[in-house]
Amino acid sequence: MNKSAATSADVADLAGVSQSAVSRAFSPGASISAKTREKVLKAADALGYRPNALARAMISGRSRLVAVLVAYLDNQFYPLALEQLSRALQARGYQTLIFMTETGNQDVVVQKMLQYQVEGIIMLSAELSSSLASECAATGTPVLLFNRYVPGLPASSVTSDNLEGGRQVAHHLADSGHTRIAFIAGQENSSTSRDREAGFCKGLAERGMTPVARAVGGYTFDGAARAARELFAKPDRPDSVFVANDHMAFAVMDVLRNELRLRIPQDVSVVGYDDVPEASWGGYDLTSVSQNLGEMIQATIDILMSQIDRQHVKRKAAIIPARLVARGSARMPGGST
Amino acid sequence: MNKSAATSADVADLAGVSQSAVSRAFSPGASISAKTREKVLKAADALGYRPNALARAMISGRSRLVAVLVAYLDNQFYPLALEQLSRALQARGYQTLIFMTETGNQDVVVQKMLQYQVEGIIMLSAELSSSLASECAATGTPVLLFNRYVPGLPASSVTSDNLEGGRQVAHHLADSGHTRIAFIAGQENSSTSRDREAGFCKGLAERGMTPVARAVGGYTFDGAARAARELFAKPDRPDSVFVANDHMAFAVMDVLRNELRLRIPQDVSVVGYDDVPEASWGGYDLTSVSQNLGEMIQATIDILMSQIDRQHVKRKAAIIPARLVARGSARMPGGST
DNA sequence: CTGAAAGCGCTTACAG
DNA sequence: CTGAAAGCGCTTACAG
Repeated sequence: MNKSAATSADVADLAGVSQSAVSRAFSPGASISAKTREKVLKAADALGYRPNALARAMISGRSRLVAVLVAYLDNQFYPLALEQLSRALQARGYQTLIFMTETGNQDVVVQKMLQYQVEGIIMLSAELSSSLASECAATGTPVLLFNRYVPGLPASSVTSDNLEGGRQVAHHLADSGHTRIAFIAGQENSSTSRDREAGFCKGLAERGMTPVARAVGGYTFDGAARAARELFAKPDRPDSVFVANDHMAFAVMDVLRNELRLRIPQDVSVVGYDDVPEASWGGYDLTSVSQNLGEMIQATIDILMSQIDRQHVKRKAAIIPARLVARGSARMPGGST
Repeated sequence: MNKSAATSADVADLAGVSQSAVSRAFSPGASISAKTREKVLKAADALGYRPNALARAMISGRSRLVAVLVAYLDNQFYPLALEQLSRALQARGYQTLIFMTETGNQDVVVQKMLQYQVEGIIMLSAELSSSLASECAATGTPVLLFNRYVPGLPASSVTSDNLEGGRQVAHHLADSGHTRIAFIAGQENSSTSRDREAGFCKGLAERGMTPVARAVGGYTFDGAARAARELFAKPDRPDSVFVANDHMAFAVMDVLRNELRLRIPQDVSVVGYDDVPEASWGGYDLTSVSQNLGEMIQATIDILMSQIDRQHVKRKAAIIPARLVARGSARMPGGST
């Protein structure tokens, strides 16, 4: 669509060399003399030549494109992941093709990805059906689930240690004298919610306790608000709650403070998960579990690149350590607050 | 990189037609009989054929790719814009190639975009130098500045009516009995900050007032916190402040409430701009100016598509109405709060 | 090191 | 409506 962008043939003409020579001048490591390269570069500069990445992709069979499939970006964890993912990919010479999905059109979207010959697919806050996973596998395109895990699928995954994170939350709350501890789940079918809950229950069991109540927030702001009302608008309310992610925890805190007039943490302690930037803002000061985004990104890139380079063909699952960050929204062990 | 993906020639062989016929079967509107199309589709299905979008882009000269250049995603306004932009583009048959920039490497990044033959470029939270703008113009690639405006450049732009938005804030504060009104700027060289301030000063002037103080936050959380300390940690402090965007306003509120122990809005009124989701959260309940993201996206797509289709070659600047959303962080006109 | 040639997988005039 | 052929702009064996 360029008005008439210069091609390698144009450059070759001006430089008085073959078209192959021009190509070599732009391929690091190609066998070309310094003299020839210089001539080419000068001519290219004069013409404003830019190699056509699409043509290169076609002939070399390597698009240098990675697709990121995103369902939503309103939970701040995902934009930050996308930003860092994209930067890391760029640094490795790959470009990021972003696809937004909504329940229903996933199939169409994955077809588009494959049509663009992407070399890998990263699923961010998005589901992956098993049929799509095997379709990608059939084309040899590696798929990686970020912050999600699905046992049976031919897809790699990177998650934080949700089991251990949930366990730490349980200990934090139990050791601070809470006796009526509740849980608010995210999406019931997501591995993060299930694992965080499982670890949480395990941790409580280690203190001889069990959750006194449970509700489902579905990882949405409104869903979490409803769950909070369900759990706290009755006489024998919990004295603390672990919410499966920060995004929901903010909604829960809003309901507790502004609708139910409960004080945090004096009346109710709240703990979230993700440690998104807002968690440390003064308006919430939310105790949370930090996912170590940097390491998750690093693991993602490492796994994907090795799969693209065919060093690992098998799927791989990385689990990154998580750690609790204690703030003011939950009473502390040993403390009087 | 596919193990050996079926090509149109493979499908042609199986279907017993020419390769051109296969191509036609996948081009809406191409002249092909229903019978032939059916044969082709059946064969394609059997082979798991998927047209190669890169090859199509090469030969047709239309990549169906739009680049979005992003500087940062920590101000929630931008991820939401990116999400909606990407969905709108997808709906129009375009894919989004995302590029992260940081001051310095912008040149490299734009070169990459052009190499991928993108049909248009959208700048999100990113600067555009005039040399890059004219380079894009030279290739005939339309550039659109989202939420930014640079007079001299050969680039379209979509912004909210920042002048009018700032003016409304001035009236809101002046009419609520505030007498010492301050302003915290974003980046001094950004049109959004300048226009919001200009409108703000105009609105105050219409009430016979001028700002009593001014500081610069640079659109960052920490910068805004510093600006707040600068403005409010002295005896004769302002009784209200307009902060050039919500992201900074949250930091300002944190400093006012948690460091300086001032009550909002009783001691100080705070107003932001953007009306990001967090503004309506209970922890801040921030009075803000809503940018009408939906209309901004719509205008962006309309302008870009018409430029891509060569209906408009000239740059175009859309200004979308903005409106103040009054919440609890600022005392209201006529009210006792 | 260098050039001529083949070919990546398509679309699209051009004839029929 | 249909097919043979040209060509998009590159990379990469293959000879020299």
